[in-house]
Amino acid sequence: MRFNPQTADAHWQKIWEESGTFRASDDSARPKAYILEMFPYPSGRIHMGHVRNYTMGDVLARYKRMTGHNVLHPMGWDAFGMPAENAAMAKKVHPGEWTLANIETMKAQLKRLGFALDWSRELATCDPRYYGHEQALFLDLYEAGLVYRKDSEVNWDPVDMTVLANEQVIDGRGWRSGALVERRKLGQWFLKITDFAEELLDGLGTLDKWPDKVRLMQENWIGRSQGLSFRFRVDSAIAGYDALEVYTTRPDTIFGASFTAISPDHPIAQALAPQDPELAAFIAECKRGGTTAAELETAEKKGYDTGRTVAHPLDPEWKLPLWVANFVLMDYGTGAIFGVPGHDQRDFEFATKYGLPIRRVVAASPEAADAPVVGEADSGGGVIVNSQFLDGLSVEDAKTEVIRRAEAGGWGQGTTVWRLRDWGVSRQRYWGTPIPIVHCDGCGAVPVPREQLPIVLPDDVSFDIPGNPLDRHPTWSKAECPKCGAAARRETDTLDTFVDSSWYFIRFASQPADKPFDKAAAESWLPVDQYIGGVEHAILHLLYARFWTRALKRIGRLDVAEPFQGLFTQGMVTHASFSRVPEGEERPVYFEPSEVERGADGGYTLLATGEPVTVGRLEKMSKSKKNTVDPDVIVDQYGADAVRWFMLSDSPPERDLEWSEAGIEGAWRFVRRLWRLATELEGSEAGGEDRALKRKLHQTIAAVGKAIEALAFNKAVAALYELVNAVEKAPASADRAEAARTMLRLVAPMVPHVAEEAWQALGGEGLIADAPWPEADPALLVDDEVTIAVQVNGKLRDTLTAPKGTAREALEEMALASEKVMRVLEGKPPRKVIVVPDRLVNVVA
RNA sequence: GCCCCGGUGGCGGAAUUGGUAGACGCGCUCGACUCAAAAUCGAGUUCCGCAAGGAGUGCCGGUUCGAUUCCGGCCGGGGGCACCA
Repeated sequence: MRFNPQTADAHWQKIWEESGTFRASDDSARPKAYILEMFPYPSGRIHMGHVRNYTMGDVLARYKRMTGHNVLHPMGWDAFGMPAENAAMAKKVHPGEWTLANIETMKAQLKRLGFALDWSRELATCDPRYYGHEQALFLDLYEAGLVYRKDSEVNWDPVDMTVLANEQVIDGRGWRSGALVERRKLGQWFLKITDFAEELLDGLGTLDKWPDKVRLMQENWIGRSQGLSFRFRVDSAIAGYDALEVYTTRPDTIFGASFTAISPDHPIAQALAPQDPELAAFIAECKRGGTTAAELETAEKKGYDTGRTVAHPLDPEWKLPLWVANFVLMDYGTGAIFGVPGHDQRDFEFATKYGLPIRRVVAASPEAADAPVVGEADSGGGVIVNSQFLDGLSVEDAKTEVIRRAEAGGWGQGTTVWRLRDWGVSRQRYWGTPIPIVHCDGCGAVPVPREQLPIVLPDDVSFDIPGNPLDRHPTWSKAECPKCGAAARRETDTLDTFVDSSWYFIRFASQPADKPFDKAAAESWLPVDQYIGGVEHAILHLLYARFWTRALKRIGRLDVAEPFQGLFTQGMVTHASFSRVPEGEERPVYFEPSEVERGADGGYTLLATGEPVTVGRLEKMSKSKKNTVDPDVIVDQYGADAVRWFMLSDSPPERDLEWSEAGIEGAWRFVRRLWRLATELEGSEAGGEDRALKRKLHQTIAAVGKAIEALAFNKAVAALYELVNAVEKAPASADRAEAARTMLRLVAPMVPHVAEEAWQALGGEGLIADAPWPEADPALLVDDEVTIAVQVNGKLRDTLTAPKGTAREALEEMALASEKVMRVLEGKPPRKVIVVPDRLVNVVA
């Protein structure tokens, strides 16, 4: 009988579902294991990347169940977001309808893959039963002072009448409308993530089950820098400012200063502008400049000399000019700098352009103190020179000394500055969580009373004209001020969807109807033991979720500091793509694999025209590149197990996996082999021992368990292949029958359908999903005979077999007796013999 | 520019408290079965060489009895950040 996934898959999926096999229990004596994969955005259909991601989590979840854990492995939908509104505009369908239809499709697709998910906890963020609680949490944070409103610059598309994310601005134009994007100041809501900068940074130190790469990326993003904040006295006060506060990480170069510069947005610049039309013009010019990385890269350093001067804090007679410069950022440090052209490249370019002095204050040695700085700034280390009392000190010592003097003299203090900015969460869009705030002319921004939650999105909206439908809805935004009762206006901005994904893992753990979560229940599951998802979320989602969790901890709602104890970032699924750049155009056109054919020379040509096409080998599957493979089609053809096995084979999970026909064929071959091996065994009741096979079995049990716990699925797969090969080759025996049965339990987390089917065929008790993970017998993990490598001068010359634990002297004797060794030695006595017991003998001639 | 990660057969990759490099899979070659094909099974497959043997983990050097593994210097690949003072 052949294994037929078309019937077997559905059969076992139904049984698992009906018996509630994968339901998590809230009260269980077994140790908990919370396994979570990043929930998908319901974009339409599942893609191979999802399949790979969820298969990995599934193997771990099933393995944890078998090793006696109470497993929580839930699934839900990150259901708010722009694609739904784009679909609404393009297809005239309500975003909610579109989203729910997609969820239905994708849920069916996931079910076909046989994932061990607890569907009873399914949630969608676009459900008021979810986002209503999110509004309550937002208000909690608001009351705790962790939410504030501020005017902030945004990219405004004047045609679509919407705010655009930086990624949606292409060459200064809106990606959809093509209109020139304006910079506009709008009142925006912010979450005070900067309040948590230090603990978010320090907390990374506790995340030893996270990839170093991700911790490093977050560390850089948070960006702590230590330096000195100090004041230059202004010669005559400007708009009440009698001092200019600057920040530097190089206080050691304080004697190398040749100018000071402030950002065009600095209050002093703003105060001077009205009396100085030239300055006003310069500031306006700076504002026009683009903000893209490429533009900044090539942007010229430009400045305007205000004509004012400031006094050096260490020498009041030393006057420095005060410039306004385009490269000084208002939102980092104090928005003002002092320029040290000798040792900072930007300052060097600026000084060169405007003829300002370039002074050396750091040199490789005191003798090099007078060497001019030419060509570019000298960023090297060394000793301080030309700096009075700092001369001869190292850079580090000089930093400490200047900070000490500044603090003692009261003109500055050692400061920590962060790169991290507060999180702007306002989005001028419909399909998101409404921000529960009412704006009243008299009372300002007033939080919505709890009893009015959830603030539900109106259904009767249209997307015929651009802009936010909430804004122009006839009644929705009308509200009564909760404070004074006057007519007021509801906030029509919605929350960034990253807020939705910042706490869904808590809601999975506990979902009461009347509150976001129950503290004790949530704490019983959290933190997530293993979180798995794409590395593209290394910073934003993972940082926001960490922040949100810590914010809840601070306000006493949840006693969990870090939401994700273990993190794994899996690689993409890639596939060859076929493209051709048409004559006279720049952008390539992509073709379906069915539109091309392989020529005799190995190159590919277009079937229709015979024109050659370019093969892109390792590209992420995407619709625009026409290199996607629909999981449904593959499952139809090969069944869920073959797809799952392929997703786990070969490539290490953190690296990209190339989809190939040969790969899925190979996986399918393995599934059939397993089935054949198990069912052929039926009735072959030979007795007798097979020590070698038994040992192999136990070594495999240990190896597979270790590999799965390390998420090294490719290694688990390799170990299983070895076992299957060994069982196949072994003659019939009681040990062989036992090995085959045990083998099924070892493959069960990966290929659960064929495992259940074969388990049943072999008369296994109950479901294999409920079977315990086999235990490896430590006595069988070690071989009692070992192969010893025999080297001469570190070069392998021979091998010999010896009982484990053979004495050094005996091994040495055996090695020296080797014919091959004797031939190489040519009768000369060895100078030295190194023996590593049970491993090797190295004869040094 | 700054920071980080990995360079191993035709391909994906295994092996690191330094100890037989190439497990396992894919592909390929030969063979068996078959009228034939598919499927399946067996043998082989780092390179050079008929062989003996030699070379070999990006390149150059070092430490060591012994280096894919440790150290120094290069060369290419990928990723993150970026006018952050």
